[in-house]
Amino acid sequence: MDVECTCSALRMAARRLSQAYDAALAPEKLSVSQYAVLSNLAKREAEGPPSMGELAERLGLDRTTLTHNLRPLARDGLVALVADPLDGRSRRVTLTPDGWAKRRRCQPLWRAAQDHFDRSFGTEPSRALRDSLAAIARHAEGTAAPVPEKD
Amino acid sequence: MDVECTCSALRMAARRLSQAYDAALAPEKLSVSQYAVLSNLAKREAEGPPSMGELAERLGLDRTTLTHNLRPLARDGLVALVADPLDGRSRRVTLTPDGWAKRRRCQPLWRAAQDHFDRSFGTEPSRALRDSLAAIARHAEGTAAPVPEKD
DNA sequence: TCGATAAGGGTGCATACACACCTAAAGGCG
DNA sequence: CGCCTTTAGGTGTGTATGCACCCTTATCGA
Repeated sequence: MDVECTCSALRMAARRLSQAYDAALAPEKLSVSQYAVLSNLAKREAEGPPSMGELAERLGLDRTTLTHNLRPLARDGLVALVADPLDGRSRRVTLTPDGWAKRRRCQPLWRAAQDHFDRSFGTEPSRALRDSLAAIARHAEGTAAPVPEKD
Repeated sequence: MDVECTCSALRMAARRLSQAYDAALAPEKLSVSQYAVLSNLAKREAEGPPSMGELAERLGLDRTTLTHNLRPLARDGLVALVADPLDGRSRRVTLTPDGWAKRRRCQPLWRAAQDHFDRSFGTEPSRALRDSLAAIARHAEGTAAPVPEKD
């Protein structure tokens, strides 16, 4: 694996690790991607239900990707989209009771996967890695589009 | 971005960085994922055309994912699948002349993206990151499936 | 030689992801 | 108030990804 492309290395690692986490969450038939949505909504419940745009921002997802990703979750009754009474354009995303229950059941499964990774990779290196990855996600934010430059 | 899930952090970083690399490759209408395929085939040409399974292994991809991913490349005439004369089951993947040309045109675009990343993240940290990611990809290899355990 | 098993691949399906483009509602201004 | 611009989202399309399941060809033992 003499991958010299950082992006490809990142994608490869993400694929592999996703498979491990997905396997851990398999008993609840939830993907790590879906777990991330439920978990984010749960952890930041105190701030009130986020709009689509806010949630997409938090998850580092394209706004339209979130629209697509929420479809199976809404179909299964884990999340619900409610119209904002103050802004007819905005739709706020909430966890349903089933969504809360699912998240509670999945958390130990996720924890097991995370612990398993930390044990083999090292807890401290793992934390450092997350920091690096967060920095990349934050920094590459505007890198893709070199500013439209209208006129 | 207080992501505590290593897998989600990895996926998020991969999404963002992919957007940056994709933007760099946009003039040639090639994704970084597709570039990785062409580049891998080109760099290891001396070993002779790999079978589907071998190439999937190299790329850290599921075998069936590679089947799907090769479709647009084959459609556009960048790669070709040739039957193995010694094994009727095996199909070997080769770069076509167009594939070679495309790879040559894309290389400087990829290089620019990689250099841009290295400048902001640091060349040495970048190399260390690739090593860590390669280790994760290699190690998480069998983690997902805990061995079938037949009977 | 033949039948069972293993190995190499492909298909169908569902989710994940983002871009181009569209719609509708909100805000601002004459 | 009516018009224009901005803003929040959705849709359609195409690639990316992997699992369950299927087919075909090798391989090997009786």
